[in-house]
Amino acid sequence: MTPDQLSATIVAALTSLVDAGRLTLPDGVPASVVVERPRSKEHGDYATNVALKHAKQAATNPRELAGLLAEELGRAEGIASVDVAGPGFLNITVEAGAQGLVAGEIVAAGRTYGHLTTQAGQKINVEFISANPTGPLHLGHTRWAVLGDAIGRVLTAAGAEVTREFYINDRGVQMNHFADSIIAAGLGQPAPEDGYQGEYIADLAKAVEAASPGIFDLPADERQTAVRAKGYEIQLAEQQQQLAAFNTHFDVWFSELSLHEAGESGSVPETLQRLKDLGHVFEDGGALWMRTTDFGDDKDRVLIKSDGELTYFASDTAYYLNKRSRGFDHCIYLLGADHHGYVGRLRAMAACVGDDPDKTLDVMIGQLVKILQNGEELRLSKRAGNIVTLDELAEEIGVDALRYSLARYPADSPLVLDIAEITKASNDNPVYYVQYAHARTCRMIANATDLGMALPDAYDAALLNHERDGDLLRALAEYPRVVASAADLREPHRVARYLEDTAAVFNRWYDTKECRMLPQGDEPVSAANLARLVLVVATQTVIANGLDLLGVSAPERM
RNA sequence: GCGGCUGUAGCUCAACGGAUAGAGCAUCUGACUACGGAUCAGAAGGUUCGGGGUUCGAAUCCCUGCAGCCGCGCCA
Repeated sequence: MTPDQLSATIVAALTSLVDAGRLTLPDGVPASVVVERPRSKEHGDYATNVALKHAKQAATNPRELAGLLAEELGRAEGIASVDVAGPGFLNITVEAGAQGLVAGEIVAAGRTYGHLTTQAGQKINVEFISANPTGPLHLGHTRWAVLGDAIGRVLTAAGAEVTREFYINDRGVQMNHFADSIIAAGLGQPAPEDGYQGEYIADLAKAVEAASPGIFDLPADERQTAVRAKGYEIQLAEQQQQLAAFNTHFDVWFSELSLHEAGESGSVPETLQRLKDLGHVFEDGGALWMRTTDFGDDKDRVLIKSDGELTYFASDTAYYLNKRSRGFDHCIYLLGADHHGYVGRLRAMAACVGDDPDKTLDVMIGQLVKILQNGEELRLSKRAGNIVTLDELAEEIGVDALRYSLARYPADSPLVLDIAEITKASNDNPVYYVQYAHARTCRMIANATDLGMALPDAYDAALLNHERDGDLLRALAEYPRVVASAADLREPHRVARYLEDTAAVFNRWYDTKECRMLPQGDEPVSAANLARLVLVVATQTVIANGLDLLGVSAPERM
């Protein structure tokens, strides 16, 4: 019995009480009720607070309603006992046979266990990282790479149609600074003011020269254009390669420049015209403004500067309209805390073009990560030229460990990671704890195969009747709800925490003498052994599926 | 000054408004004739920053004070 099945059973009990005239619910019978897996064993297999929630509208007191419901529920199939506890909780114990069926359901679903429809019909755009193509990705980008990717995976599992998108800021003065910096390095001159520094610029200069020999000898104006194009091409390719190596996938690499090309839907000129038509722009001081203060922004924003140049915000607005014209109901943005000042204008902008930002926009502000090495914070400073790149970090820590270490915390918690701590290949590190549990299931299944045990078509679910069997079954049954809440709240860390808990429950089960999956010595294979094989395969399935949502591998051996 | 986020065990952090606030690390004590010990059992560790409020019930929601990080350009 899964929590959702139990919720349905409780709703049915409520309905029959209402039908029998023994209960009055003026607001109607709820579609589902809260069923939780209690921390304490004394509170049964599952607990619900329905009576506490609905006593008021039923014009009775919680304990009385709970008693009524307990009596009705006690007759339902699969339920062993129901107790009223505390202020009016219902503590429910499920029959082993009903509980044990979950293992078979999970094995039958396999890779699709945890694939839901809670977000079905939603077309969602997830934009993250969106770094300037003027340097390598670095530690400042890693948290967004991990979270954006995991949010995309979780939403997909929940049934949404997801596009992960990287917005390339390939337009603007920084591209010229970038080109000038490469040229200076190529000519052996000091970096220009406002330019980029660091070893990677010198490396880029060499790469540009190698790809286009003689490029630095071109006339100055031609040279800037050529170097900009070639440097951009090389740098973007490097970012793409970095992300691929980091197991982070993008469906669309969207060029800002393309928004300025004629004919593109949601182009900048078209957007400006639309804003004018809607009456949300005005001129002042030779500049063109959007009146975002009409929609809660703290000041109006410039679209075209008095020198005729477009602002970044103008592109952003067009980009948003472009996404909407591509059919996205929902646009998720992952931004660093240093960009939170941007939220107000993004929301106001969406409202200006006639959208309800509460429905179409979801701006997630993530706190910055501090990384400690030997007790000191790793700092990045482009000016000083010391950049800790994403690939260096992944190499030092390991892709799985780095991804997992970032994925197990919510985005809005400030975070301190100690490299010494997360590179330890021991149980100090939750990623290895979870992966080890998976490897253990693989080993057990291989041993079973060696003994001639095969996954049975049918098994006796009631044989999974040990307390530890029940603990494990209930943990596994919870997985779909964890995926649903992770998707709904955009909090993939819930999956990681769940996996740690489930791995612990599994290890405890494994350590229980009465729950051996393999026969001992010369004993024949029993029906209980086979039922436990189903349970182990179910565990393997859940851990593998969960790790996949985080973009972390599930190794068969370690 | 205004705004956003945060404040929970010595450290790093969890906890759909639910019952006795939980993990890991660090500290201490146990379990290897083993389904792979990268494991398990146990001990110790708390005024959830302070003060009010809302209700059956608050770490969580509201008000307020304090502390930390970040932001407040016709920059990108």
